[in-house]
Amino acid sequence: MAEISSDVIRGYNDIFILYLLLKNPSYGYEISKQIRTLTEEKYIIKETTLYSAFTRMEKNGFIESFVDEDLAGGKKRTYYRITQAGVEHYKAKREEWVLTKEVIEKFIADEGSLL
Amino acid sequence: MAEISSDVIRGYNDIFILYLLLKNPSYGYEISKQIRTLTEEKYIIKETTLYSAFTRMEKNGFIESFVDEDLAGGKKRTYYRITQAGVEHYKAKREEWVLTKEVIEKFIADEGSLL
DNA sequence: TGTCGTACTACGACTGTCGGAGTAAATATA
DNA sequence: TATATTTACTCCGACAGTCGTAGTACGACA
Repeated sequence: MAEISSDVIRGYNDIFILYLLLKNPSYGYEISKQIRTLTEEKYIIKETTLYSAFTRMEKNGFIESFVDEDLAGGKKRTYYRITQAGVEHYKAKREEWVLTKEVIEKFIADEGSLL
Repeated sequence: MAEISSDVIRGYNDIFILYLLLKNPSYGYEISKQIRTLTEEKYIIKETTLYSAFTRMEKNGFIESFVDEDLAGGKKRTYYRITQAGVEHYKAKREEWVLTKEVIEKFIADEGSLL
């Protein structure tokens, strides 16, 4: 069965994360689970990819973090919320997607021409 | 206006090239022009990207090269043709595209939810 | 004479992703 | 009670596709 390669998905992890943050602030583990369930296990983001995307996007001003220090056992959890710049970035990426899809589909042959 | 970033297109250059080679053997400069015109200038592949894709795909057995030595001025031109493995690779990538598109579109919000 | 188009090659840098390892507490299972 | 799994991360180095820059060389056109 076809699998989604990281080259293909590269550049979309950002919009996956931003899309989920549009609804609620959230944190790594939850985002990861949401991506998995929303795609029906078709795409499972790697932990390292996810957390490095957080760092990168925070540096770029697309998201902001805040820490919940009051978890059971004195544990912490780092939440992220989307910024206005993040919303704009998401919108731009969404437009880019429309264009990209158009371009790619010009190179998708139908079954007949493959025989 | 939206531009297509290399991260987004990454992983598709192979299928652009293979798609064109499905019809005829061809060479770098021509492939480049065909991509440009077919996408109405929306995507212009960089020379270095194109030629390194050739090398990579030949190494992977997806394409084969042959040289035309009889050009005017004693010049040469390297042509590429797709192999059976290349056709299979193309088919697999095409299936992957269907899946990828499905996945990505789950993260594309409609305008309303962005206000 | 000089620029543009054709047709490449070489080299090094960049960046997102990934594999592997490590940490540590809470909860579920045996 | 002992062990495995889940939760929630961090750090490090490697990989690979893309890209910027530069260089080569011939022909056609102005």
